[in-house]
Amino acid sequence: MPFALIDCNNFYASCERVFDPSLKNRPVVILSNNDGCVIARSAEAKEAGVAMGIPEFKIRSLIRKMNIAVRSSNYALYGDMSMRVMETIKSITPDIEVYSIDEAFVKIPVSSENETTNIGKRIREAVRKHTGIPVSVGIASTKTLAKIANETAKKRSELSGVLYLNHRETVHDVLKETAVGDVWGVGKNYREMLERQAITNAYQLSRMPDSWIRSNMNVVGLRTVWELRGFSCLGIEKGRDNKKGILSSRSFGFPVKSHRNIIESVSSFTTRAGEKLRAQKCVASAVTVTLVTSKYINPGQAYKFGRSVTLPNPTANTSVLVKHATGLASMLFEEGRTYKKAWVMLSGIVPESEIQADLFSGSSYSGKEHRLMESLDKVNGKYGKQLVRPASNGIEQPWKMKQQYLSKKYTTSWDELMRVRAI
DNA sequence: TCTGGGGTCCTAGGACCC
DNA sequence: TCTGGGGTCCTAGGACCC
Repeated sequence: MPFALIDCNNFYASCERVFDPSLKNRPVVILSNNDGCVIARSAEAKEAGVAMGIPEFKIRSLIRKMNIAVRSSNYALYGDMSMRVMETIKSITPDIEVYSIDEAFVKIPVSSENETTNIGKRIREAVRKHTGIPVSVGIASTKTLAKIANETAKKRSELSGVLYLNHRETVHDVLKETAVGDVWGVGKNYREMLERQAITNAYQLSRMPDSWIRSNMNVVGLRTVWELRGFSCLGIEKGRDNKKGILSSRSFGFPVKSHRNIIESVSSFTTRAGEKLRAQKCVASAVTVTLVTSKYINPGQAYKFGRSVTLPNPTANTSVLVKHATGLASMLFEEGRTYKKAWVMLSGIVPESEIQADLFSGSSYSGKEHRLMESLDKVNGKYGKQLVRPASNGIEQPWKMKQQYLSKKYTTSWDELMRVRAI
């Protein structure tokens, strides 16, 4: 049974276009949180020479010259559009793994070659019709090959967005045209290592002996190579298990030097992490706080300062988490440093139902705390994020990130629905 | 001046246990 | 004087993904 990978084309840019048709045929870029660097580009923006990941300040003149539209990232909008795309796919092929916000793997029930390609076409048309988002579909015998088929479908316009990579010779031809660094699972470091061995395309990689791959790229690399050869090693993963670590972090909107702002932001990120933790009905046993200064000012010098604490009792109580996190932040804080960012990470995550009561202190995450947190989440769910929050999070929160070019929450907020006028 | 925010898995090495 | 071997757990670090 072949795998298909459905991938939204330039997803964030496409989402912005659905609700703002003036962006059609115009180069569009989406900036990261804090409007720092480019994380998505329309096809026109790619052609105009905007590189992925480039800082916004480096392309200001290009933005003016090419009349590029700029948007801050609007995750409320993209998340909601993603859900609609996934629901549409599921209605055609229910055996689905939602791999990321803009990609899904599905299993295609066995049938003739023509029928398989047709399912791909049907998915593409349905998603376009229901959501306005263009997608490409790559189909092959393994997930890694389906990824490559998808890339090829995107590149070759004559395929109109769907490619079933089926026959052995075709697979080999496509692998020969695929740069080794474009293989799923080969990042920058492996690419450089492979190129030093004169392995430059996916076909060459697929012909390397197992033992060599095993010792140079470990078992993960070996799976990749087998998948390139057509042996499926990775299946559809449904409903991923709970997260093993929960991270909440943001860059600051301006360089932070004061102890107070550090404490406020760490307190606020911890609150957010606590919400995520409770959303998956878990408790955490450890908290790590990291304060980050600029790595560009003194290259080579330490710029991250982190510290962890193991909690006496695993908990999901925001107050307890905040107390420990801000304690760590105070220890890490040093007068005179200029901070750019802070992280709060919760780890040692276990389901609420598996907490062992502490025989001696009797102070594990109790029923009372649990009910308090539940009410808190309910109120915030109803009246807006963090309406009720620890005072230590601060009121004005001057360190908050910048989002200068934010579009509206067209699909998730009654106040920001699109207005349509008949003429 | 200005450089994202999440995650995953694997490996090596140390501590500790019997 | 001799100084094992097998196992687990934890952490740090490195690779990768979108």
